[in-house]
Amino acid sequence: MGSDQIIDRWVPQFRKGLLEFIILLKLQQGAIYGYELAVEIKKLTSIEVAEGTLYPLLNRLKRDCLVTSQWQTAEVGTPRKYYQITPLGLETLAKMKTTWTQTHNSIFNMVMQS
Amino acid sequence: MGSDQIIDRWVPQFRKGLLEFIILLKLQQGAIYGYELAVEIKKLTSIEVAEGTLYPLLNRLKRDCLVTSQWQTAEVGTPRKYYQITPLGLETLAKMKTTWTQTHNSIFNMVMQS
DNA sequence: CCTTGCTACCTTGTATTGCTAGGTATGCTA
DNA sequence: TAGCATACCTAGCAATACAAGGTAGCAAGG
Repeated sequence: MGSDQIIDRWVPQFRKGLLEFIILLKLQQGAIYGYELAVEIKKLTSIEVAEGTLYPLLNRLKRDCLVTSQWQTAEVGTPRKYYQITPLGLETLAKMKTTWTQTHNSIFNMVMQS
Repeated sequence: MGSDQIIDRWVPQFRKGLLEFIILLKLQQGAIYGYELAVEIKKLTSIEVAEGTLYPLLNRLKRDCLVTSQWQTAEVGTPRKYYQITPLGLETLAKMKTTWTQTHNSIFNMVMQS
């Protein structure tokens, strides 16, 4: 097996957990609906989020009260469900930022030593 | 549920995949045995790797030919299984570094905007 | 001598979760 | 009116982190 196949299997694992972090970061900048979120994440991070990943994840965040959502209907177009970050979500996001920064620094040091 | 509990559940998810990366980074610096690897990872990154996580993961890396291993017995002490990184492992590690760097940059930009 | 604790390896079973593959529905455009 | 894009959702599969438990060697203290 070549390293490309190995990487293809590794990348989704690498993203696990990271996705929650990225979604909360994006939500911090304002309310957004699911489909647009996937497009934005792809644009910002080159990460393609499958819808089968995104919607269950958003529901998990909602279950844990990190986000809220409500339907928004317009005269034209299909209804959209907009998500907002909650105070608990902001608090959690702050801790994630700390964890992320610490882990990055550790790994960065290891990368530099090589 | 408080944000601390949420973080406690998030951190293991966040580490997924990252662990493989960290192990390969460490192996790049020289051969090492499992138990010492866990101690080193904790020292370097504050990540406590359970043995039930580490040994299956090392076997996965071996199955995929990213590392090799051999037993080393001494006159005293229990035998140790030393792991070395392979050329394929080094190749894979290089690609992981690229992915890591790109993802970090994207996230860093999002963190900065907030 | 024998219990405790540390080193050092391993396996089984459970819970979580990303993703594939499918479904529903609306509206625009050729 | 057919095709495509938008927009939401779910069921089931596969991968995997971890808790819990097991084996074994060795050192120190009672």
